[in-house]
Amino acid sequence: MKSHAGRRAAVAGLEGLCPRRGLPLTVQRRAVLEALAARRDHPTADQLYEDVARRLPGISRATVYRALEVMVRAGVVRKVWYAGAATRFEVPERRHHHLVCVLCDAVVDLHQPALDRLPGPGRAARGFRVLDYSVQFMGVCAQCARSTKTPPRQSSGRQSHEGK
Amino acid sequence: MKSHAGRRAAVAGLEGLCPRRGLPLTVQRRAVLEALAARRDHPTADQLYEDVARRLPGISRATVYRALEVMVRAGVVRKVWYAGAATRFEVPERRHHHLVCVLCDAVVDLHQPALDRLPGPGRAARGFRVLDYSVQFMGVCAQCARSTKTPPRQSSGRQSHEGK
DNA sequence: TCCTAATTGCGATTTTATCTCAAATGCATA
DNA sequence: TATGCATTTGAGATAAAATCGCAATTAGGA
Ligand SMILES: [Zn+2]
Ligand SMILES: [Zn+2]
Ligand SMILES: [Zn+2]
Ligand SMILES: [Zn+2]
Repeated sequence: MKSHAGRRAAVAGLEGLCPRRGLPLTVQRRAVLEALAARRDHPTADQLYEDVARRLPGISRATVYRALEVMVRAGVVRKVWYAGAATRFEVPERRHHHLVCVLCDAVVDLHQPALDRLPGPGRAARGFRVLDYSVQFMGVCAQCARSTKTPPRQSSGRQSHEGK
Repeated sequence: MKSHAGRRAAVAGLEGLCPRRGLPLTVQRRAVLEALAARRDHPTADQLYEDVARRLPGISRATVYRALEVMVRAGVVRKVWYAGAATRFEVPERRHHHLVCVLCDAVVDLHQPALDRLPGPGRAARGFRVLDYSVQFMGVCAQCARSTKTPPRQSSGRQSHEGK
C-alpha cells in the first residue's frame, strides 16, 4: 500500500501525539513515525534509528527509543513481540493466553476455553509449520489504570506488580 | 503451589532432551528446567539463573541461556513474549496476526478474517482493559524446514530471511 | 571402563536499552 | 509575530541482556 507513503504524508495517528498539553509533536517524533510507517516489516528500534538518521543526521539513538516509547503509550505504534527488557520463558502446559499491560509490561496468564480451538493460518501460511499458538491481549492492567500518573517504568525494573 | 515440586520430580519434557544422539541431558539442563517448572510466573533467563545458582553454585550464566535455547528448540520450554534480541515495532493498522519461526525468529504478518473477531477475555480479566489483541502462531518457517541442519542463528543477525 | 562428541565455565565482548543534564525546541499566550 | 516556560533533544556514559571462544569437563554409547 502506498509504497512511498510517509514522505510528507499525514501519517495516521500523528494527531494523537499532541492532544492536550504535554505531548509536543517534534520533528524527531514525526520522523520516527514516518520511518516506521514506511516499512512493511517489523523493524527494531535500532533499524528505525538507522532509517531516521539518514534523513535527520545527528539524531540521538536515545531520542528514537524515547519517541517509540511515548508513541507506544499514545497507542500510535505497537510493540510487536511485546518484549520487556528480557525474554521470558514458560513450560508449555495446557493452552492459555496472555494479558500484557502496555504500560508496565506485566504479563498474566489467561485461561479461556473459547480460544482454545482457533482455526489455523491455513493456506495463508504456505510452508510454515505451526507448532502452537496463543492469543495476546494488549491493554492496561488494574494497577496502572488506578495510577493515572506516569506509569511505573523507571529503569529496567519494569515488573513492578507482576506477581513476583 | 508445590513449593518443593521439582526436587527430583520427573519434569515433563525432560526425556525430550536426549531422544537421539546429540542432546545429552546434563544436570545443568535438568536444573534449569526444574527451576522453570517450579515457578508459576514467566521468569526471565536471568531470574532462572538466580534460582538455579542457588542449588548449583558456580553454574555459568551462559549455560542457563544455552540450556534455555536448546530446550526452546526441543519444544520443552517456550519463549513467552517471543522476543528476538531486539524489540520490534509496527503501526497498528488493520487487524492481523503473526507467524513466528521458533528457529530463526522470523516474523511474518498473517491476515486471517476468521481470527478478527475473537471473544475477549471477559470477566476472566477483572480490571484489565483490553485495547487490542493478536494471535501468535509459533512454528517453523519454510526456509528453516528446508535446512535440516543447525538453524541460522549466529550472533545477532537473526533476521536472516525475514523479508528484510 | 574407555572413547568421543557435546557441554560447561569463565571472562571478554557485543548488543540493546536507559540515564544525566545543559542546550534547543514546541507551542500556548499576548 | 514575539515572549516565556515546560518539554524534548543530543551526546556520551552506563546498565542490562545476550553471546562468543576455548580449554577443561562430562554424558552416554561401545
Ligand atoms: Zn500495568
Ligand atoms: Zn503463560
Ligand atoms: Zn525460520
Ligand atoms: Zn505485524
